[in-house]
Amino acid sequence: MLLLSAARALVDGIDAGVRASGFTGLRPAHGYAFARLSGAGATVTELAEHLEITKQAASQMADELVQKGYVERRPHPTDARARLLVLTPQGEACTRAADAAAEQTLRPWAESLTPAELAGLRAALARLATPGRIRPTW
Amino acid sequence: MLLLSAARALVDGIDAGVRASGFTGLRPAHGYAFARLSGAGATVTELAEHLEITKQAASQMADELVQKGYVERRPHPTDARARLLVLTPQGEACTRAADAAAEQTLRPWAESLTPAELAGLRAALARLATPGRIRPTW
DNA sequence: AGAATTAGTCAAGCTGCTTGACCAAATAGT
DNA sequence: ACTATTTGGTCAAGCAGCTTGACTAATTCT
Repeated sequence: MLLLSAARALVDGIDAGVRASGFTGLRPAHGYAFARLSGAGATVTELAEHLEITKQAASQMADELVQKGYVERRPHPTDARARLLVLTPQGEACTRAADAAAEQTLRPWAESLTPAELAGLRAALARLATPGRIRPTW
Repeated sequence: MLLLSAARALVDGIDAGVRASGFTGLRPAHGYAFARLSGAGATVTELAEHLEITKQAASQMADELVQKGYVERRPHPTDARARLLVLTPQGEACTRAADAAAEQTLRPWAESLTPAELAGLRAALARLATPGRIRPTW
């Protein structure tokens, strides 16, 4: 229960921080999309797999993010069917704001632990966590 | 990120365990309703506040749980407007199954820590967690 | 007693997701 | 090389879970 509540607090903190930085019209779910698109970008299909939703839903979300100026559709360099989704500068700024908000939310918590405790906790969480499956989806 | 992933793993574990115990037609969100109803029960309004949804949505969820045999509507002992939602024996069995599944999911994790580490972790999570706000909702 | 509040439901509507059908590009099978 | 299958993406329709809005009945306030 504590674990779930803490996760909720983190999400709320990130969401509030992003909103406070002036990025509007974003739901927490978008953060998981940003995480996948950040860097080299991804296709709609890859995004769908990452979010564990259908291609249609992922495409729809991409439309929304494009329309809001966070994402850009580019032709795929090697596959003429596919289109590469890439973060715009605004999208990247938003991910930086989200990272900062997460860091800020966790700061008082991290400070209350010794580095050794923190490392142990991190390792313990890593053991329980299923890699990739980040979004709670319920 | 690890925190979110671990929370997801826990929810998945509980959901799978409950399903494996033969309780069908339940979504993880129902677990949070059960947690509130367990014990003395609650009114629709109290359930709505706990889940942070509207009374209408809570009432609808209650209908669904009644229809599936997990919850019962009783007249409220002191307020003739209100109706008390109470878990049926099947509903209580389900919460026990959920508790067991949670315990089982966390077992390998708890075993890898010393009791002192576990206590420290619990305290740290409690400091970050916002009381009551359990459901991530995104 | 009358006014305002509170518990709950009915109805309609929206949003984010799903399934199903389809086209165009790429890959595999001979 | 040329068909056959697979793969990336979109269009369309539908569904589930939630919302806002309007209302009734019981309760509480003054």
